[in-house]
Amino acid sequence: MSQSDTVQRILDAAEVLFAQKGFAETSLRAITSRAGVNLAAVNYHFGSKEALIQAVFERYLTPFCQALDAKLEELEGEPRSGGEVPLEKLFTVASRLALGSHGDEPRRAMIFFRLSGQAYSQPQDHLRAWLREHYGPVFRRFLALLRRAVPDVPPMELFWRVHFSLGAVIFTLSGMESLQAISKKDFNQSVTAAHITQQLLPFVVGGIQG
Amino acid sequence: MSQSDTVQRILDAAEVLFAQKGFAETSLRAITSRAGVNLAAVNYHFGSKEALIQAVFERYLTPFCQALDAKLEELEGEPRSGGEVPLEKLFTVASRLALGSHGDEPRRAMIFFRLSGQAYSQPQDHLRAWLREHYGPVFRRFLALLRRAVPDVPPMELFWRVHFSLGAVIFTLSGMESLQAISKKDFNQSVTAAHITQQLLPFVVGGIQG
DNA sequence: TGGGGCCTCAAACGCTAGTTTAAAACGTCT
DNA sequence: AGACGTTTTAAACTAGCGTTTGAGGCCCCA
Repeated sequence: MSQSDTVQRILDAAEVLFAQKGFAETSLRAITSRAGVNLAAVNYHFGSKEALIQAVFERYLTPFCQALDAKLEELEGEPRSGGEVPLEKLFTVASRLALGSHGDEPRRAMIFFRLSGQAYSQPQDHLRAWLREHYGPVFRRFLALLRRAVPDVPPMELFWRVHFSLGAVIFTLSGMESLQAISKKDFNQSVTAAHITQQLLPFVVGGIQG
Repeated sequence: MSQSDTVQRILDAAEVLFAQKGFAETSLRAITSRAGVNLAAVNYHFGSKEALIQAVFERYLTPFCQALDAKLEELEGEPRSGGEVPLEKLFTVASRLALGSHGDEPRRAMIFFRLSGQAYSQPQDHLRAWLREHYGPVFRRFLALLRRAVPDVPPMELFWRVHFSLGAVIFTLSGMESLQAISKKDFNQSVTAAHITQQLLPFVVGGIQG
């Protein structure tokens, strides 16, 4: 086992288990057992369970936010006939990066959306505060572009609509397993993350424009 | 203390604490302590913590769903020029019942939305399954009326859009405390549940119609 | 070869959780 | 008043949690 392969194995196991069962309901013993490492390894390498949770988010979010930031900068730089970056473009860019920026299958994206949903429904906001602190700037940059894309929507209303959209996205994707079952039963059609995004996009765009 | 006043006191305390801190993070000791009853009372009256959680939902949902069902039946019965019950009407009815059917302040509604958010983000679906089993019929009745209100939206797309809307509602209202703080800071304007609903309605109606 | 960092390991610690127990208190009948 | 079913009580129990410990293994460099 190479130097701190252990760290990656723990992160892999934690990612899946947290998504499956939640933070509080997933024990370090379950994680280390799945990872095939010793129980004490978590506290040795990460310091605490809380720090492990943050590390899981960090491993996913940092590349994504860097990619998004770069892409937004690129969009801002482009000279554009007709003024600002259109609304659809902003969301397609973000969703494409979220689904495919990691090379591997979008299964990881689904896992991560489940994690996000749990991060946001988690009552104590240590995690939310940490996320805001670390990844707030990219979010604000995105929001600024959004504001310029729909200048006729009052800021206050835009603020709310963005949160409604966020809710629709996270809630839906974090509950995808149950929804898959229902959808299969009612419409005899299985569902992929890409498929949902396709349905989601017009809903969000329409909702934001009002 | 009259016969099983205890039960109500436990339910009151559990409702608030579950909403504040989540199911897993709220101990029976915290609940019974707040309720001013003995620890063993929960297991005596409800059998288990899981059963207590269900009882909390039951106390809120049963009156609400009965009221909604009655109201929907009334709407179905009304002769109506121009065909079906309009979309806005359906949502205003539902939201008014959710916010005000309990006589007391809409604070309880907010509490309950937080609970719903946690029920849906909870990974194991014991609770979701139980909710579906007990309150599925009303939901399906609502959905049927919805389908007739927007006959031009394909059922598959409507299915997804309803879930998107549900996500927007639950996610937003369950995270209201944090959102209140942000909103107050950015717009110097405090927020009520009624206010959010007012913003939510056009978003949902627009999103569903596409 | 032997010492020193980095890592792993089994075991234990302290704590809190949900649940159970058995005795005590209560209220309601005859 | 006394007996009986219901409810409350304090205390204990079992189980699992996150974390800590100290001994041991590993590898690289002197």
